[in-house]
Amino acid sequence: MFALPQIASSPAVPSASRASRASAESAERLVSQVRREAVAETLQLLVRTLAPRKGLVHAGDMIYRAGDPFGCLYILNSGLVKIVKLTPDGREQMVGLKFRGDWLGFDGIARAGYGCDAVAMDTGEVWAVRYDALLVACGRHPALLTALHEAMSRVISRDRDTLMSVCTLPADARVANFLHDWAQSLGARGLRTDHITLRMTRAEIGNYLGLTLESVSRALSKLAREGMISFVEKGRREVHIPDLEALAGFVQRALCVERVVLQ
Amino acid sequence: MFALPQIASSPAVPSASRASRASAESAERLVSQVRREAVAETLQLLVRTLAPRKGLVHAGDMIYRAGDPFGCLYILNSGLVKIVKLTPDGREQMVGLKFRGDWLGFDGIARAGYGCDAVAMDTGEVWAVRYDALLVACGRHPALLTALHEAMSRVISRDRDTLMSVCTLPADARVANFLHDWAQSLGARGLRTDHITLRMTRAEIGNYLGLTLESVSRALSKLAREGMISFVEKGRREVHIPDLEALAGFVQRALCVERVVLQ
DNA sequence: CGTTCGATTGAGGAAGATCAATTAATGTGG
DNA sequence: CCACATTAATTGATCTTCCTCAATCGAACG
Repeated sequence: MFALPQIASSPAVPSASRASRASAESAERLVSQVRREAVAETLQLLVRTLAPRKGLVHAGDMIYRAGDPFGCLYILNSGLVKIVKLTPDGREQMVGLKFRGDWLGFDGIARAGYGCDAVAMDTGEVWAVRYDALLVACGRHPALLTALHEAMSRVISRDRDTLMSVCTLPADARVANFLHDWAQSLGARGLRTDHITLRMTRAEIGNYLGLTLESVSRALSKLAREGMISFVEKGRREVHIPDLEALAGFVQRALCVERVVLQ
Repeated sequence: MFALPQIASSPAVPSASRASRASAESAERLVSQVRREAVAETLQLLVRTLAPRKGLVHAGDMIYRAGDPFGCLYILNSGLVKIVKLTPDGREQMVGLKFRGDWLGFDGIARAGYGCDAVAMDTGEVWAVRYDALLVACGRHPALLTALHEAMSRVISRDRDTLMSVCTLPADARVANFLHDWAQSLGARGLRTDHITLRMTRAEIGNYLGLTLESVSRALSKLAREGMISFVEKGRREVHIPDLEALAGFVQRALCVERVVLQ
């Protein structure tokens, strides 16, 4: 028998709990430190236990399509993949961006078919794992089950962060936050966080963030003017970020000053 | 050895695939039919295999808080729960809404602590399951593991739908879509879809949808004027939906006419 | 019966979308 | 290799949507 301290307790006690919230933030930072090794370890674990089928993809290749019958989960060993949903009227909406170590296709488990398209944005290597085989292997290797659950959990956390960004941030900050998340994702994988190669057009970024391509362009120009980012010469898709913390500060400032939405 | 037909195929072939997309829509409808029994069955399965600790909650009770150490997953047997994230500056942002049969706390698995608050919005019964005990039980009962994975998968799908709604729909349609989703969730649980008791203020709805309370109020008034919904007398929190399909149509129309965002 | 909280509705203003023109980069055929 | 076509990005000028501010109304509560 175990205790359930939170359940059936008295109604919200905001004053007492505010202080403890700050720890959640620092814990979050810790997680991304831990993951730096975890990503590689999980990939190794997969190789050892499942010998996944490896496939090479190029920009524009579809890894799976919405409506395809579900059978496999995919793990990105390298490259960049966007997750795209088709609106009923045929328009596209990007709903996710995947990096090395990320899993793809979780949305197919419950519906027995994928809910989105997964499109490669760059040359990369994708590993395919049959879901039924994975479950069998999880029985033998508990660490594999842990890795699977953590991957799903991380998707859920990340999606919520994205939703919050879209709901609360003004255009400038939304773009800044997008760049910051991207850089942080690179950092969590042991890569440099001061340089991003955007493998997408302004229109695609805007689509992801719920903005027009002009708004994205203006936001990027403003961020460049303020020195938060700079473009490496010849081509505006290579972004240099001199100070990641400063970029995070830009996002925070927008939160405090702008958009109140509740109350 | 198995085939990977999608991988390393030629770049996107939009024209050929458009037709097959429609089937994804009808499949989606099928899923919600199936779930009508699935929700109850899964709950029974949990009772049989784990004897979860049951707790009663009232409106305002916290089931867990952001930052609390992760230990349990929670399953909602009845009632209504909102998932709330705290912004770094102390403001709240609602990022999810949970109904009977929904699981809570998945975001805690990867971070070892919950990332959000879960707050009851109504009297209800919440079952708590220790995550470690659940994993052990999953070893004995494969159906339990399936149920767990489907629950996580559904959260991922649903979150993406929410993101898409926020990114693509204008205020009116966003509110209409919110009501439609709610009614559909009720339908998937065998309840009537023509009546919703909103257990939240306009401010809370607006917070969830990225709108102000005034915009929500205006949208509801407009929907009522156009006959898409009506308020049952005395109190504007009981919404009657005469025709759910018509409401879906309202959302679709907004998609086609309005906001292009990409291209 | 007055107070409080939530909802509605209107008027003005600001953020961002739309439209349009220009510039920059990439690709193509001669 | 260069003129030309094509696509992406930038920037400016309007216009629309939705936010903000404010007043009013209704319902619930003590």
